[in-house]
Amino acid sequence: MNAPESTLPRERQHIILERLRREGKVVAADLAQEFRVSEDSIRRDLRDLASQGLCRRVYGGALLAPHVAPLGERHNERAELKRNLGRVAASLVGEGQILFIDAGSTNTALAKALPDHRGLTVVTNAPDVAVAVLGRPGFDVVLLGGKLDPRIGGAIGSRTLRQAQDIRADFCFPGVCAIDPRTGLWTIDEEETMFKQAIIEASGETVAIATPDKLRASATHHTAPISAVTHLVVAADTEWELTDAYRAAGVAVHL
Amino acid sequence: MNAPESTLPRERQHIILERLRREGKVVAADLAQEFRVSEDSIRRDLRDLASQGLCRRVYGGALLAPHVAPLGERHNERAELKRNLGRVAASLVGEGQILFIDAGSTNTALAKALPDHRGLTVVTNAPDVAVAVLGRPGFDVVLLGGKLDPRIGGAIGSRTLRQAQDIRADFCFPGVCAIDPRTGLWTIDEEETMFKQAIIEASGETVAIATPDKLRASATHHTAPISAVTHLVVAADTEWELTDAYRAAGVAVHL
DNA sequence: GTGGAGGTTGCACGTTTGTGCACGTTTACG
DNA sequence: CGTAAACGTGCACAAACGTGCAACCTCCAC
Repeated sequence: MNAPESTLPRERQHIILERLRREGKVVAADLAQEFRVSEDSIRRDLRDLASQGLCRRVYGGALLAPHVAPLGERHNERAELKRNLGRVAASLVGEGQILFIDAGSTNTALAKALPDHRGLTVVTNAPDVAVAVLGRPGFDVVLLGGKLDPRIGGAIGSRTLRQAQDIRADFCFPGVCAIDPRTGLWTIDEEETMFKQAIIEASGETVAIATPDKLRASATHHTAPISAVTHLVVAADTEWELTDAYRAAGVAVHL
Repeated sequence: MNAPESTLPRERQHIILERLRREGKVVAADLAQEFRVSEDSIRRDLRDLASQGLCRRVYGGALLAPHVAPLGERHNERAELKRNLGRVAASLVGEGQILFIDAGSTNTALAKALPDHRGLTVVTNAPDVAVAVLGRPGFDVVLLGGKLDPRIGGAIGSRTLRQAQDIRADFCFPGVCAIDPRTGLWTIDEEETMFKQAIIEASGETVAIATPDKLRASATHHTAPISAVTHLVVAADTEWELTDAYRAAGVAVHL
C-alpha cells in the first residue's frame, strides 16, 4: 500500500502513529515487512512512541494509548489536537516541579493531561486551568487573582502581575497567539504581553504549545524573543522545514 | 464476528474485558473458538484479568467483578436540589450589584443560575464559580488569588483574605458547613472561618444557602451569629418549626 | 577535503513471554 | 457414584524482546 521506497525514520513513526489511530493496533512484524526494515527498527519506533505516551507497547506490537482518541469520530478535531499537544507538553515536566500555566484552551488541555501523584504545583491566572487540576491527587494549586478578561479567560491586570512576580517556577506555559522562528512570541493585548513576560522571566524553562494556525498567525505585540523559548510543542504533521528552523534557533521541538 | 486473523495477546485480553463489561459474563470455550487459540490461553487470560481484580473467575468462564462499572451513568438528585436552591437565591439579586461568592458546590449552582445581562460583578475565591459565569454576557468577574485548598475548592489563605478586604459588595454568599437558628453559621476550618467573616463583614446582605443536611450538621468553628444572616434559602420540604425559628431570629427564609 | 559527532540500521546474543500439549486433579451434573 | 468437562501445573518450543556492537549515513566544523 505504502511506498517502501525510502522512508525517513521520523516519517515512519508518523505513519505508524496514524495507522495506530485508525486501526487501534499495529503488529510489529507487518510493519517491518511493509517498510522493508528489520523488526528491530520497528520495535525502536514503537518504544519511542510509547515513551511519548502515544501508544501502549504490548507483546507483538502496540495498542493505542487509552487517552488518545481514535481519530476524531464525533468530537471536534480541534479539541482532539489540543489534547494531543497537551499530552506531549505534559511529558516534559518532572517530579515536584512548579508550573506557571497561562490562560487558554490549549493550556487547559495541558492541565488535564498533567500526571497525578507527581507533587506538582500549578500556578495559574485561569480559573478553568485551576478546575482541571484541583482536587486531583498530588497537586498544589495557586490561583492568581484579579479582574478576569472574558476574551482571554484569565486574569491579567496589574494586581495579577504583582502576584506573579512573587513566585519562581521551573516551567512556564504562556498562551501563544503567534510564534515565528526568527522573532519569537507575539501577543494581541498589551496587558497580556506584560503578564506573559513576567511569568517567562520568573521561570526556568519556557514551553510554547502551538496549534498549526499559531505557526502562521501574526499579532501586534512582541512578547519574547525566540531565545526565551526552550521547548516548542507542535502537531505531528508540521512541515520539516519549519520544525528545523526552530531547532536551528535552539528550540527543542516536540511533536 | 471478530477478525480472528491475528490478535495480540494483550489486545485479546482487552477485548475479553470489553465483552465482559457489555454482557456481564464470558464463556471460555466460546472465546477460544473465536480467537482461534486453545482454551488454555483463554484460561490464562481470564486468570490474569482476575488477578487484576477486573473479573471473577468461575467454572466455565468468568463474571464481571462487582467493582467494575458495567457501562452506564448514574444521575445525582443532589445536583437537582442544588440547582433549585441556586435558582431561588439568584432571584434575590438585583441590577448591577456586586456579589461575593464563596467556594462550594451549592454556590457553583447559584453562579450558574445567575441571570445574564444584569451587569453583575462576581467576586469569588473559587475557580469553578468563576468558570460558571466567565464569558457570559453582562458579567464582570474578579478572582481572589491564593493557594487553593482541595477540600474546599477555593482559595483561603491570608493572601486571599487581604484581597477580599479591599472590596465592598452588595451580597455575600458564604459556603455553609452548618447553620443553627440560635447560634448562626459554623465552619470546619479556621482559615475558612476568617475568610467567611471577612466577606460577610464587607457585604451589605448575607445569603446562606443550606441543603437539608446542613440544617442538622454541626461544625467546630463559629463563624457568624444568626443576626449576620439576612437571607436563608432552604429546600421546600423543610419543617415549619425550623423555618419559623429562623424567621423569629430575623432571617428572611426562602424556599 | 577531512575527520569527528550524532543518529540510524541490522545483526548476534541471551532473556522474557506466549502457546500448546500432556498429565493429574477438581467440579458440575445426572 | 460415575462421567465428562473444566481446571491447574509442568514442560518444551517458538516468537518477540532488550541490549550491546559494528557499520553506515549525514551534517558541520576545521
